[in-house]
Amino acid sequence: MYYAIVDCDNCYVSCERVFRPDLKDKPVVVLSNNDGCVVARSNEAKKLGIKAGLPFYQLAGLFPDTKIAVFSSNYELYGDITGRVMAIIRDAAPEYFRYSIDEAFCVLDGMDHLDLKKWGEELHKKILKCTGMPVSIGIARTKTLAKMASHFAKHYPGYRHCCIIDSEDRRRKALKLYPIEDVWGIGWRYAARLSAKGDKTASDFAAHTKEWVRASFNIVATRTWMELNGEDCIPNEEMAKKKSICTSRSFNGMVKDMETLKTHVANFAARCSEKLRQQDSVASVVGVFIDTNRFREDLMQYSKFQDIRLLTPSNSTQSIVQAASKCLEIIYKEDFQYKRAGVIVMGISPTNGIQTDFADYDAERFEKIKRLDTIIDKINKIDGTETIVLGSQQYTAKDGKSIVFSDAIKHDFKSKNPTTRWSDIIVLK
DNA sequence: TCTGGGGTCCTAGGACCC
DNA sequence: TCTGGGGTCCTAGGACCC
Repeated sequence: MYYAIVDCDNCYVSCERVFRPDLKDKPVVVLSNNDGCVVARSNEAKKLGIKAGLPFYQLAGLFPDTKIAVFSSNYELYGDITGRVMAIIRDAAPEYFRYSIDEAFCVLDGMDHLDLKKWGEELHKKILKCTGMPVSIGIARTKTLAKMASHFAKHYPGYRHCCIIDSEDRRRKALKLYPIEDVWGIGWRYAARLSAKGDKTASDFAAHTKEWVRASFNIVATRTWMELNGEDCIPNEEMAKKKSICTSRSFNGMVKDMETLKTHVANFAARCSEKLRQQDSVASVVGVFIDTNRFREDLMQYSKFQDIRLLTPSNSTQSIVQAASKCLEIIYKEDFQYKRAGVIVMGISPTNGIQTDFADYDAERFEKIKRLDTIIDKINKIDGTETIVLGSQQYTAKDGKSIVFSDAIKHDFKSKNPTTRWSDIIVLK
């Protein structure tokens, strides 16, 4: 039995290029929220030496003579395009699970007799043709080896976007060519420790005894070692279900006053409840954290987290916002300048089978709130996010008008949403 | 002025109980 | 007074991923 990993190439950049074919072969970067720093780069941008995480304000200074296309992040667009990619993968594989916004693992059960290399090449072609997204595919007997294969597929055109490790000989060769720091599961700290011991490649690491790895690191690194040696031991379920959902942002500038902070937190809480409803689940714990600016060593630092348990697990915007607001009141302190805040919902379970707290439960009210949330979700889906928000989610702008969250954050280079918003569809004449 | 966001798991140590 | 060991639960911190 084999696994395949399908990985979108430079995902956000490729999404932007779908509607900007003129940017093919040009340096392109996508920025984080508030246009803070670089989070995605085209191959050309990588070649220039633009590092991931580079603060945007330093970019122009570092490359004064180079034309670089810059986009603010547009998660609505990326979510829509990658969703289409996933739909094609679902049809092509007997079983699959999404691992991140731009990756999916396929379990190729019952396909050993097929030409899997060809299967991968065809899948790449189909995804590119139907969505415009280029992907790299790696196939092997373990997930860690499949990840390794996908790197080879990405970096060597000879593989035609799909690399398969299907023999002992190929496995050994691949391990020898693969730098230790690129192994899935070996981060920079472990890589530094191994490197200091003389381990330069995946092959060096795989050559240790299992006992040595267990004693030197932990159970997780030991599993990586086993996977590199061909033993499939990362269970599929481990990647399936989410146990917490978080919405957090850094602010554009600092926030001191409780009112603004509360409005931000209300927005994050509302997003969390939307995400819960999307996956048809409820949460039993709501938490809030607030942070000052860690880069400003000259200022007083404060960072705190607080959570509370809901009487009845819920996904209603109203109750999650209310709970988050309570948490904030507990941890908020005056005299600090806040840079970041977030809402986390935990204790997630499916919507059906909610254990209701008897004293708290009012069937009629419960149904009303549910209907209201459903309708608001529908409207926001058709007419764009934040068409309808709670009063507590609205900010007062300088001119006294009410504005919503997405207008309160900086995104000077944002593309349109022709695949998700009616008003952004380009009409051909 | 500006320096991301969203997740998971493991481990060690403390509190508390018997 | 001193000294014990085992079990469980919780938390903080550290590591990893994209």
